[in-house]
Amino acid sequence: MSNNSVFIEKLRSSGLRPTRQRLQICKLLFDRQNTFHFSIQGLSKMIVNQHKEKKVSLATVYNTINAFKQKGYLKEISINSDKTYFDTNTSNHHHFFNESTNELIDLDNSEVGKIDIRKKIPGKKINSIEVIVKIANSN
Amino acid sequence: MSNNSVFIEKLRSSGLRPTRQRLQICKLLFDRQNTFHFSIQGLSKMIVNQHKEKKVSLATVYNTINAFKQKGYLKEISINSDKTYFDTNTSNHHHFFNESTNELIDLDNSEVGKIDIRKKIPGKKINSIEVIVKIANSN
DNA sequence: CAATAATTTATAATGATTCTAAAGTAGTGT
DNA sequence: ACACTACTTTAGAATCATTATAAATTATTG
Repeated sequence: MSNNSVFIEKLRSSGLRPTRQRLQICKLLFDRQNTFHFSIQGLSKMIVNQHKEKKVSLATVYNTINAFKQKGYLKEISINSDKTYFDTNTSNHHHFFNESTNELIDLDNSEVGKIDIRKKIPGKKINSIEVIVKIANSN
Repeated sequence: MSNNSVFIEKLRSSGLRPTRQRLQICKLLFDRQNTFHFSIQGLSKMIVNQHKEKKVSLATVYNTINAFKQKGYLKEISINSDKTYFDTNTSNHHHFFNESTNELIDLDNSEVGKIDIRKKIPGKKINSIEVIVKIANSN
């Protein structure tokens, strides 16, 4: 059980007041050993499953996650059109996507060789480089 | 003006009968010098703008594009959650995404150094490796 | 503790995509 | 050319994710 003040600070720095609902979301997202991937729907189900506290409306989940995303406390991962995933691992890294199971697996920056982009676009700078490695059962 | 028989074959091999609507879509997609990126909504507007022939319903556009995607005549590109793009360039390549303008630019395979994935997932094989380079104005 | 501004919530609105069922069209055999 | 069958098209309905709304609730500040 990590310190609430960490979460309160995370919320404040994202421009949000700490409320029961937002703190519950923080606990689910950040009070854990390993980073993880989730969808809004999945996160919402996790909240319902806890059912220790009262429910949190979908709108609040969206608002909170979007604020965290903007602040950089969460990363959005786009794999295919039909699902939006978020990642509590905000470090510079990439992903495997298992097309058989729709599962995401982290691919550390150190596990990918330097990516050499040889084409320059005049007047533009590179914001980020994202690699998605799609995998499937090898039979 | 390219030969219709090419389009008819493309449709047939995708499991679709050649119809006026589908041929019109083929012309827009494949009867051009350079490959290009489009969204369903954008393609639909292109069809309306031609207004030489009768309109094509959205459902037909979706059906046809999905069949081409499955057959591999089109590639789907996932950049962010709110837009699905397609690419008539089905060769192995990557993309720049201009976050200021929401514009996609091809990044040829030859313009990216070899991508070295050092992590192996047991029992899985790599289907594809996709690189997205997000760019913006460099001020 | 009261006043104010932010928040939560259920529900409505929106937008993309898929489904449906009736009307239209292509392919096949004659 | 004709008719039959199966596939298509279409408008509109249905669905799903996400965002907007507006009234009731709650946090903050003095």
